[in-house]
Amino acid sequence: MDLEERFKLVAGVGEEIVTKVELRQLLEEKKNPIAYDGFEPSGMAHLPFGVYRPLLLKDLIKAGIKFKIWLADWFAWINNKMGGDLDKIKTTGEYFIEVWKAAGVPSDKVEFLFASDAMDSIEYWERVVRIAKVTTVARASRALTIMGRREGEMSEVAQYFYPVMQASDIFHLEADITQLGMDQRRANILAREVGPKLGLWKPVVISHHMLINLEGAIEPEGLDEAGRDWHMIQTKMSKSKPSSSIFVHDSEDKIRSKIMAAYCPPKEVKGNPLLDYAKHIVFRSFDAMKVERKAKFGGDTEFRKYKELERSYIAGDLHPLDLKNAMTIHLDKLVQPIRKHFEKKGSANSLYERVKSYQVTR
RNA sequence: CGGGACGUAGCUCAAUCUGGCAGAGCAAUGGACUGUAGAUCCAUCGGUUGCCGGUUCAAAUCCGGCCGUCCCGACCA
Repeated sequence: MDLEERFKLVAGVGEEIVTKVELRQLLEEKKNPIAYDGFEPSGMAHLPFGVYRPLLLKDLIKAGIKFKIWLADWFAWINNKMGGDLDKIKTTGEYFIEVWKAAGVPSDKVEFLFASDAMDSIEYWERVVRIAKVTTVARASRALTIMGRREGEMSEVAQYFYPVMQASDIFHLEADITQLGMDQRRANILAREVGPKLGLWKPVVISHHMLINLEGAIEPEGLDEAGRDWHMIQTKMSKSKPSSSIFVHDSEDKIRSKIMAAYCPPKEVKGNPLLDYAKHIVFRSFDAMKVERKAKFGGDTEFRKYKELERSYIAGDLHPLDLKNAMTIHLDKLVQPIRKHFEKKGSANSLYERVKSYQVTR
């Protein structure tokens, strides 16, 4: 595969890339650069995690990227997920790995690592202190949005460790690329700032799109950058809001009823969750999207590209209800293999039942 | 260590001073209107008032204890 093709694949997963020039250079220099994404093990797997993340991963692997999955159990602990119970968090981490395997992530091409296994490393903590020493409190505070919490929820000193530790992870994992969601960009940018100060490298930051929740995302006018960031975090599909998220364990009926209740104004693209999933999930997975509808509503049709679908929707040729019906079928098709994997009696099922029994805390 | 404020519905809060049916907004649910949703009307649901004890005919309210949360403690303002 030539450089241009690899660049296209890798750049294609990013909504924002800092910077494209550096990315091209990196791909030129290294055949198998290391990229990573980190997850706080908490809650049940939803579309962004179980379906979207693996789709992006497929392209990265194709381009020769060596990918590391960082199961950030200590971070979930700091962030008071799962009631701050590290044992529950670790079990949830095991469940996460199982979800990915069920989603078809090749376990020989991806490395799964638990943060807790690195926490007895003196080098790790030395780097944390060194990063902390070149980071002001104000700078760290600005990065705290990565934890997805409101100001009033940020009162523990441990929470200030979080961004500094996350920056340290990047160097611990020897990541050339940080490939996390847009909500995590501030920690990654922090790593770019401190890297050179510590005689380390500047990772290329490739941030992927955040899928919006079923309630939609109407952005208020006149937000500044911080306001837009916060709005994006507020309106992303979140595991802690079950009614506005689709999970990989949801039955087809459940998916249908959730989609039926979803925000979907006619002819409107902005903040429309169904077009969002169509663009980022369906057209990444299928060559075309079929829409079945009665003859009086125009009869069956098919879209080969997202842009075609969008044009038709804006023009009012595609009715929201027909879009919803088609999306139900397509999303169910993607969720089904994962759902079935966990329904079969066995170790995956008992792991799932165990995590399900845990009380979900945001 | 010392001082202060607070704890009421899923969330934000009112009622506490002066004891007398525990309430509002938002959220949720259901209907009307829509070939979806939203918006808008209409309706419904929602509570061990942090816990234990005391006073009283009567306690969210007063008293005691416990648990929990938050703020303050050089100077300036």
